[in-house]
Amino acid sequence: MAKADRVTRIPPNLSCFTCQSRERSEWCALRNDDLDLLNRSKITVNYRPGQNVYGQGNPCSGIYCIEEGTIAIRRVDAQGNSILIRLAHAGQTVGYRDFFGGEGHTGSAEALSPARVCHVDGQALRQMLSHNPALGLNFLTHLAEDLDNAEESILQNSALSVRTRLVHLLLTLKDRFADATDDGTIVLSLPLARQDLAALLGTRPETIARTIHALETDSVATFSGRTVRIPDLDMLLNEIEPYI
Amino acid sequence: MAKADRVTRIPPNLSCFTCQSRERSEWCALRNDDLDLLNRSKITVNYRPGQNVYGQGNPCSGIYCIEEGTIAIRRVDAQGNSILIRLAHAGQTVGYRDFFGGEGHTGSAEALSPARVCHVDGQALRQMLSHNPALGLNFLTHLAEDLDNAEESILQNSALSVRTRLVHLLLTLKDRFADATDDGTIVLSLPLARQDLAALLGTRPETIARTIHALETDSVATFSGRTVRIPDLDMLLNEIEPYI
DNA sequence: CGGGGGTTTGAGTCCGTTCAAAATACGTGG
DNA sequence: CCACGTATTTTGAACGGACTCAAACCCCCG
Repeated sequence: MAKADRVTRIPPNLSCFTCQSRERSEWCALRNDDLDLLNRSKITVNYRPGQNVYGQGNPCSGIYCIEEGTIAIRRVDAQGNSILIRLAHAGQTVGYRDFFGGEGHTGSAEALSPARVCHVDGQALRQMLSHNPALGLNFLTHLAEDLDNAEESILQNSALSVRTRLVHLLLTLKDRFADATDDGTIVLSLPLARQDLAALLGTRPETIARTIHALETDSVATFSGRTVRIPDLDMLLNEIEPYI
Repeated sequence: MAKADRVTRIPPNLSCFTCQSRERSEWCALRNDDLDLLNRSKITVNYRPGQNVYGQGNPCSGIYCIEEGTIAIRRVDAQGNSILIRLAHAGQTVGYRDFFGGEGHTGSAEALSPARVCHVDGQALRQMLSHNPALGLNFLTHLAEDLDNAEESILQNSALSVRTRLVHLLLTLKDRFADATDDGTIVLSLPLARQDLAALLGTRPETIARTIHALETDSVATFSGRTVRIPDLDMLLNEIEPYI
């Protein structure tokens, strides 16, 4: 069925040895044999926007390195409420939490932009972990950061308004999606639909629309499609000034 | 100053070798030399209810094993909003997330009941981790669970009412704090004040009081002080039936 | 040109918050 | 053991932010 036309398998010519992201990722702990094992036990796949890298509830067969693109990790509850847990970008790894949790994927991973993702086989990963403590420690560090972020979200969601949280989010997204700026204006080209912004803040699309409208009224930011224009960064910063 | 009367240091007669909790904790990966190192590099301290095991922002000098009692992990933001991230019980370890994150303690740990806690020195821990991959993997598993729980909380906080979340919480607490029950009634003796219940759900004490009142009106549960009586478990389960 | 999903807008409602005051529980010292 | 001062909890009233439901709108794509 559809697997063949849903994704594009890449011949294994892309080597972990020369991967630009490796030195900045968990895998920097690997040398020689382990690196070779990593290289042999990975499969690289191309995804188009909207395609799923894995689905919630699926068994977890390994972890995924993002070589290019942006991936959204979503989580759906029993009533169908969906939130966007986090965004992951080139050089980052996803699915490792589920791998270590050992209960299958607790969320789904969807490509938001065209993406190239390497799947690392769980068996091989286990082997590397078993005799390379530094690799495990690297994952521990990442997991600790993720947990920190998750707790920060819990705190923000219960204490801050949607408007404040949206401004926070824009500030975060700025670091990754800001385009070159000729005048002082900052321009963001986001891979996110309104629904995604809503899911990221744990609110509804209608509320996002209203909040965006309010920000535009106050000339804090203007939205057109997935492009956000921030004429004056200071105004944005003033929004959250009491909350730093 | 007060340190001496705030806590009670225990002579090192309590051995990790004979610790009841060890086999059910991360430390089950340790053998011989490592176990001996653990035993030598720990300090055991008694805490009274309300005392802090560590404070938010403090440098992280190691991790803490709870030998007895219940510990609350709290987190405060810039405006002073405080939430209770999680409860930790005998046999569990706290502070390891902060240890691996490497930026000091992201929250505070407070004894809710009389507690005995072993502090494991970070230097020794690093040593054990460096040559015992299984220990790191055990921490990874725990961290993965914590992250799963945190994300579950995010989802629940944005989708479920306070009443539903409180019922959820009671059901969770039941597993640990249910007393023996002569008739069908379930009795919980919680170490939690109303404020703690509120902080645990990310809401206000007033809202908790009102919600409790509503539950009592509907004969789902009765609260008196820190004791909760659940006359009919099915009624409690019916509350969350649509949300399983 | 006609779907169709996503987005926006409107109106109304509800849940939870805020602020304030009263009531209760708690610990301490006399 | 009781009285007192303090902290916590409860109750009330009013407000407000976000949600729901519904309709209109828009834009993209076929």
